[in-house]
Amino acid sequence: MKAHEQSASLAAARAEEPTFDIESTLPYLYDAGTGIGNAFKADLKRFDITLPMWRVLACIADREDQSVTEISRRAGQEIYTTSRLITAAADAGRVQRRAGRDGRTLSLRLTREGRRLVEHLSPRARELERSALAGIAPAEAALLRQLLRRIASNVAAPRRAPHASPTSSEVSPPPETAS
Amino acid sequence: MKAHEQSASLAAARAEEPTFDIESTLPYLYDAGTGIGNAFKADLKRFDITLPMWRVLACIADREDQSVTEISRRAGQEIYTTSRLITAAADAGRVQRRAGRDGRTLSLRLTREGRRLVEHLSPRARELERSALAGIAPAEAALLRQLLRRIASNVAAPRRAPHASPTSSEVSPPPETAS
DNA sequence: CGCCAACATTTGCATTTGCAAGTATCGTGT
DNA sequence: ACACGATACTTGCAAATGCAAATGTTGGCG
Repeated sequence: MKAHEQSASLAAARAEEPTFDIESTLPYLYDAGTGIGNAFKADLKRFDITLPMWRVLACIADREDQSVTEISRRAGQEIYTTSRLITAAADAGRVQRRAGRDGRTLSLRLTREGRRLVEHLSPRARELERSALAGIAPAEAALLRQLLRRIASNVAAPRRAPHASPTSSEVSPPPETAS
Repeated sequence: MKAHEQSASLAAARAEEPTFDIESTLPYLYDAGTGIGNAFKADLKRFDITLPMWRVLACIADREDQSVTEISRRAGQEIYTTSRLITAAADAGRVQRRAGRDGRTLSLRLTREGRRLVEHLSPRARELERSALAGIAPAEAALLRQLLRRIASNVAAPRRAPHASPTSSEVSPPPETAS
């Protein structure tokens, strides 16, 4: 945790055992992420839905009449995955698919049943978040969000610019419920 | 670039549009995690390996003669997934599987070829980490690690105790290289 | 208009994953 | 020594995923 950050390691170019950077951060991210996913799985399974499905439903619940592409982007999933999830959700009577204003886009919204599901699960999602953040001060959580957003934008496939937001600026607090 | 934001909440039990929790943190975690995964995928695909495979190889590289179970735990993957990945890696001549001291455990290590692969990819992993953390001060990164570890332990399936480590203690840094 | 590249969504097929059930080995109690 | 519950790993099968290639629509342009 001192100053040098990631200078070490790789001196191992000649050693037999690759040396691993003790300062490595990414694995922690992985662990935290999968941990949360696993923790939520149990709740989701009670409704026979997967985590990707939950994300899609939550996104659709957030605002009406979005398209598959929009949901895909916001749920952080490939469009074909999203397409299939939505098809499945529609077959299950949880999502209503009708034509958007553009003949090729769809306009999505939850059915009564879908809404019921989301409303049932949301408290659990919040509770999960609360327990995940136990022992973390609000200010720390805020910083965490900021750092994570920075990371996400740093690694995002650059459409135009690599990244931009200054380290300590707030942009727009994109909400959501759970992993 | 920043395309997330979502959630469903339901205090909205009465309103039409759900109310959103501005404090939501978990989705950021998801976005950062998948972003990193996607960013690394391209490099990995050049060697025809997946991210889970990379994690397994990196774990095996880290220390010799671990068992499937140990690798599984450290790579954060189910044991059957790990088993299959190791089988595949062995078939590809990258991992050597021999009997451990216990007749039922395996003792794993990389072959020369496997080591070559890991050594080739490690710099990329480090570079990815560096770019992911661009614009984040070392002290912030340290706090980030701490928070992520706290979250991971908070949500970990409790074998005995929910969590334990004091917020600011160092335990043992589970090594590895990337996401 | 008519052609065509761009866009939105879906789908076929090969691979990967998850779950549950298997096989094999060990350790302990009696 | 033997029965039996843990432990370590593997696998069959069904479902989920990734990728590339459809399919269906639109908007622009000559």
